[in-house]
This record gives sequence, C-alpha cells and structure tokens, in this order.
Amino acid sequence: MTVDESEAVDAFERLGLTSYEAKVFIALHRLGSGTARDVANVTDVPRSQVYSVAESLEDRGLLEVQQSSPIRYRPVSLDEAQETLRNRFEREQERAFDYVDSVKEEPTTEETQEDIWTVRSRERIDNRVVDLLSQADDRIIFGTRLPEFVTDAIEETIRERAAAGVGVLIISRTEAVRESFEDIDGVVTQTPPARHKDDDRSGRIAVVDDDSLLLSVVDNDGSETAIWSSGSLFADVLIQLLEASDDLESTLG
Amino acid sequence: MTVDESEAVDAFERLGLTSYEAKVFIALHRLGSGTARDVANVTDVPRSQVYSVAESLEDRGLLEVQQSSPIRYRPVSLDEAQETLRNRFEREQERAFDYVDSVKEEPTTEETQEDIWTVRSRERIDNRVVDLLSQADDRIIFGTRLPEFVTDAIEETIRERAAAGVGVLIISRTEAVRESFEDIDGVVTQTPPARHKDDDRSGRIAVVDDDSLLLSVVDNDGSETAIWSSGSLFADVLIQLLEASDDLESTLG
DNA sequence: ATTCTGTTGTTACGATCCTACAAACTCGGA
DNA sequence: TCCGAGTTTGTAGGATCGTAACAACAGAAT
Repeated sequence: MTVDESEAVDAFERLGLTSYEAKVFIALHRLGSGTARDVANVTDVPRSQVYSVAESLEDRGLLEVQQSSPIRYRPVSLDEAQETLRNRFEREQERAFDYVDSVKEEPTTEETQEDIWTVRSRERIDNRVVDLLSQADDRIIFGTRLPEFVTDAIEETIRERAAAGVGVLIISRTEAVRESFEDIDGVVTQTPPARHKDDDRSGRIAVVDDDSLLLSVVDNDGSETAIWSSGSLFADVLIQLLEASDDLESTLG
Repeated sequence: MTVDESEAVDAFERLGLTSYEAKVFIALHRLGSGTARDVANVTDVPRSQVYSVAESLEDRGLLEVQQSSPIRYRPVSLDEAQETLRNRFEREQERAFDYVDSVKEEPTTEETQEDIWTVRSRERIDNRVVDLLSQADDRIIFGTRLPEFVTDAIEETIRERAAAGVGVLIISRTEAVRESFEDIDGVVTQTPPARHKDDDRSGRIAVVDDDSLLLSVVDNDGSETAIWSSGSLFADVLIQLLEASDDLESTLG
C-alpha cells in the first residue's frame, strides 16, 4: 500500500467511488483478474465486502463478473473505464445544467447594482478578465507586471476586440508582456509611470470602456485575489481616479 | 420547487455537490444574485447554513462573494461553471488512472484461463464486442437480428479489420443489417438457416478467429446480457459447436 | 443616552444517513 | 463433519441535514 495508492484512491473517491470500490478496482487491475479472496489478500478490504463492492462496480460498468464458483472478477480496460466514467459525468452535467439554464434569470445586459465582487484564485480571475474584455465596445486598458497573467485566452480576446475596432492600451514595465501585443493594429503599449511603486503584490488591472474594471493583487502566500465591478458608480469612480492619476488619456486621445 | 428541480439536485449530487450546495447554486442562478436571506427564501436551505455552503461553492469556483453587509453572492456563468467542473473531473480522472496504469498487470496477449465472462447492459456489451472484433487476425463472424445492435463503432471496427484482410461473415435475417456491410470488400453476408427459431430473445453473436466468442440475449425486461470467452477451451468448444450446426464453413471456405 | 427591535453572521448540537468494518449465518463440496 | 464461499445482519464513525442559540450591529423609539 504505497503512498501513491492512497492518492489514487482519494482521486477515485472524488470521482464518486467509495474507497472500497477504488481499492477493489485498483487491485483487480494489479491482478488482471481474481476472486474475492485474491482481492482481499492484496487490499485491506474485508473479503465479505468484496462481493457487494464488486457488484456495485459492475453496475458502474467498471468490471465484469464470471458466474462460477468461486466468482471471478475482471476489470474492464482502463480506456473503457475512463470512457464510461466520462460519459456518466457528461450525462449528469447535462441533466443538472439544462435545468438551471431553464430557470435562470436572464442576465441584465446593463449591470445597475452598486456591486463590487471578489474573485479568488488565478484560474477564476483569468475567466473573469476574459469575460469583461470580451464585452468591450470602445476601449480596453490592460496592465500587469507578470507575463503569466496574460493567458492565451486573454491575448486572444484582446486581439479579437482590437480587430473589432476597440482601442487597446497595454501597460507593463515587463518587456515580454508588451511584446505579446505590439504587433497588433490599434494596440498601444506603454510602461507605467515611474512614481508607481512596482511592489511585488500588484497583480493585474483591466478597464473596459467606461464602465467595467478589475484589479487584482497577489497575497502573501502567492495566491491572487481580484475585485471587479461593472456598470456601477464604483466602477465609474475608480476608472476616473485611475485616469486622473495617470497620463493615460494623452496616449489614448 | 418543481419535480424537475429535485432531479437536477440529484444530478448535482452525483457530480459531487451536497444537496444544499446544489440548491444554493440553482437558487442564485434563478435570482441572478442575492444575499443569504434571498437564497433561504426561495429554497428550503436554512439561512444560517447558506453562509458556509456558499463558501464551499466559492472554493469550487462556482460563485463569487461580495464583501459587504449583507454579503451578496453571485454565481459564475453556466459555461464557466461547466468548464470548471469538467476540468476538475479530468484532473481527478488523470490522477486516478495514471496510478492504476502504472501498477496494472500487462494483459497477457494469450488468454489462457478457462473463463467465461458475463457483461450486462447494451453499452458495455457494445464495448466488449468492439474489443473482441479489433483483435481479429483471421476471420470475424458477426450476427444479430436487430440493427440497433450494430453501433457505429462496431461497423467501423469491422470495416477496419476487413481492410486488414480479415474475412468477415455477417449473419442476419434483417436486410438493414446486411446492407450495412454489403459494400465492403472481403465481407460476405448471409441469412441464418431456417431451422433456427428466430425468437425475440436472441441478441447478437460474434466469433473472432478460432478463439473468441460473444453471445448475447435479450432479457424479459428488454435489457441485454452477454457472455464471452477468449482463448479458452469453452470458446473452442462453443465455436466448433456453432460451426458444426451451421453451414458456415461452406461460405467461408 | 438608553432601550427596544430586527437583521446579520457565527457557532453549537442532535438527528439522520451512509460508509467502513466485523461478526454471524447458510450452503455445498471434499 | 469440516471448510471455504457467499450472504446477511449488526455496529461504530463521519458527514450532511436541520434546528437553535448567540453576539454584533443598526435603526427606531423612549
């Protein structure tokens, strides 16, 4: 029972199996095939439990049963098992989200509430940035120190918007970031004003038109947290503040 | 609280959420956004529980939190939520199966054990049929009454094997089944001998080379059950039985 | 200023359900 | 009769569900 195995068991549990089910499934792949006793001998699953656990695995389509005495079990191939689980997942997801979709509130295109939202974690902030940028009609301001904060999806979205005639301003003191965008028509790059302290906790900033803004910081533990707002007075004020404190308009015109 | 909603909640539970998490997530999509009280008002989740449940949903990346008083919650878009869950699933599946793959018994190309295996349900039998057919080196016999027992994957596999020089014999009294294969080089189609009673419980039959065989029947409730064997004496005997009782060899030569 | 009232958010706790685990028991063959 | 295979029953522990109590706070009334 290596340390890796318990991780694999945990992963199977998160996929919806019980720990016994995971252990029996793994054991049968180790063995090729075997009886309840064989399985019990190489796992800490009691023999008397193997029968019902194997039955449950058969229901899930992860192993086959040999009707004989003693009963023998045979796992399906890994590819087949993966495909079976994946299909089940997709089916469930469709069922779940179809319903939510049918009852969900149509998102008001114009955000009217005075809301500032918090988003934690890189990945989700990436998503939110793309979401905001893709709504740009007039202009985009995007800035960050760190090249890894410019994901492919973000770069793609900016290119697409620029092609649609949206003015884009990229602000970074990192050359690699500026370079990613310099070849695009309608994109202006610049370095941030020197008076801005380039501390290592700044994350990224995104301004869309005159109504949406996102601002992220890097926490002490290295994780990223962002706040954003769209169509609110807060967004207005923050954007105006930003523009007043900079010489951005001299660049964008 | 419609009857459909409970089904959606069940689906979310199978995706790994608790019922409270599912209900809060659905409610927030209904509402667009809202406070703990808003959510409690439209669900049977107690208000005091909404806070911790929402926190857990935030950890999963399914909603965002507005730090204010009262706290407001906002669900991420359905697309983003689906993508997040899908990524999590793929990650877990990879972790789980990578380990199993690293410890699994290399499948002995020559099956030596005297095993007859049982497979229940259409889909899994489809998989097993494809698996067996794809190992054909010399010849394939495939028969069924029902066109729906010839899936795309099965037809594809047979075409691929036929192209590789494997002799194929398709047996069906149903013209639609025979037609699917008649255009392929190296494929012979025929109707079963009249003396075979065409009862409605017969499913499909597949013979591969001289060592593998699968035979399925349709249960009273309409579900399909198959037995199969590969490289065993059983397989030998059954295949010889089959050939002796028919005039197959006169067709295949 | 003080009291009252209502809301928010936190915490605690019993009930309930499911899994993990351990025994009993039945049955058939040597 | 003995022994192993397989089934059934029972119990402990953990997570979720559901209720309730609580402190902190804000606004209204006194």
